Amino acid sequence: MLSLSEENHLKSIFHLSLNSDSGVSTNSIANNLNTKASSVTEMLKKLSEKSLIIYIKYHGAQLTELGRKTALKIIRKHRLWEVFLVEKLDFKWDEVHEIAEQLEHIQSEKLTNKLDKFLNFPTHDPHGDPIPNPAGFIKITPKLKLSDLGIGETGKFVGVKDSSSAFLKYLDKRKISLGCNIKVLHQEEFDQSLHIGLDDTNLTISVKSASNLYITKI
Amino acid sequence: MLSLSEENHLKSIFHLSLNSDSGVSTNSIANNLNTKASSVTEMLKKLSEKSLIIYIKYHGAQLTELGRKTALKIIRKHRLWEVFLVEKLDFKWDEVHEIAEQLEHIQSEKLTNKLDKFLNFPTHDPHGDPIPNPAGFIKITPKLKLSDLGIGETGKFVGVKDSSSAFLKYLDKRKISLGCNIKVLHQEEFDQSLHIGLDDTNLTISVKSASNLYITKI
DNA sequence: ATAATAATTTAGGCAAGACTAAATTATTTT
DNA sequence: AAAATAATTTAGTCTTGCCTAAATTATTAT
Repeated sequence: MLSLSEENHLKSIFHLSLNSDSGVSTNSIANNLNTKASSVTEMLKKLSEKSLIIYIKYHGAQLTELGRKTALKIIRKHRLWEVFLVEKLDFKWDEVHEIAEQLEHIQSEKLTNKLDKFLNFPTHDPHGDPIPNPAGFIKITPKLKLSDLGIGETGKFVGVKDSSSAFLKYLDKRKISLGCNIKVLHQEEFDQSLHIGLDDTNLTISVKSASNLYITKI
Repeated sequence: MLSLSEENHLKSIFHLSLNSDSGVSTNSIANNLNTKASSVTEMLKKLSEKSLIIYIKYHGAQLTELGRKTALKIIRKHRLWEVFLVEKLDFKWDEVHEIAEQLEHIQSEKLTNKLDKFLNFPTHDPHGDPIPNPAGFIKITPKLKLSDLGIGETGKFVGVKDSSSAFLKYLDKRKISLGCNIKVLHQEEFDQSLHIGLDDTNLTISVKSASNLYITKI
């Protein structure tokens, strides 16, 4: 059984390795977990001992197959709990992360699977992220951003890249919610901001926001 | 904020003090938490520093008002989660304790209160124990045991004293479930075992079992 | 290619929470 | 009431997970 800290390091390595093909650096993990590099180094040695990562001194860490499955099982719990909090307890999608960070460490496969069933086997969490299956399997689909669309194209909003509370609240305010269709109408020359069509209304969003919205082309 | 260990010690002191008016002994806590007396001593000092208990060397510990409220807030969470596990996730009443032991430490008042609402403000957990209110208030009612009833008297089964999995499964097997009415028909001379009437059926249970069943007279 | 800089690891400490063994205090027995 | 026993505390260690500062290795700039 893994400690809380071990689980958090694994998760962090998983998330960070999505954005880079090579090993995950010590500093990036430290930064991600709000600890110091020296603390991370020690943990990497430990996780390596347990065959959860491949760790090469001065060259960062990579998850082994076991480590990846382990991380995904934690992420599965996190995302299921998020669905529970939003769907059943009426939390807003910007409020659930911290609580799910605690709940993801609860140990009981039976609980996780019963929760899954109770929620009707959801495929995605409230932010559009896919939920791994009980074995820790997940289908990674390459993600398209709204900013990748050309003028005149339409996409369905399926997830957020940055799920900070601030950004989620911003989306709420603009009434941009998961599942809605967005058409790119026009792009401003001077700041690249996008005019988009959403249901009957039009609005303008910055490139920064547009590159935080995952969409699938329609 | 309290550590996991601090919370567990507080809870333990609360439970143990129900059976004794004076201070709770170091050994009994150690025994209850599966640790050693010396470890408990250190923790008692710490809890005392934090004004959660009154600790007098060699004379055990007693909860302060603050300590009592704090313990009851943890117990509130424990019992609410137990209700959730049984009512919503279809766990059996003998399976929920260990999982609730983990869930009771999740920190979020908002979560606890939303859970309470989702469950429709239950007053008792699956074992018949009362659920404290958000402020950590609980009405302690003196508990009558089935073994306290006289011949011919009838009681409603409202709770268990020993909620070990073994005892709960035993009750399941006998179809003795919370809320049912039990009439004391006869008591054997040689071993004090009780013949009881339950719905249409009669059965015999030991004094030991009878003294583990809480009832209210009808 | 070497010097400067950045990243990482090592060394040495610290706090929390647990333990064992020894010392101290309480309680019980005679 | 003293002796024996039991309960509790103290002293000293250990592990985990974190830290700072110094040393080492990698990377970047010149």
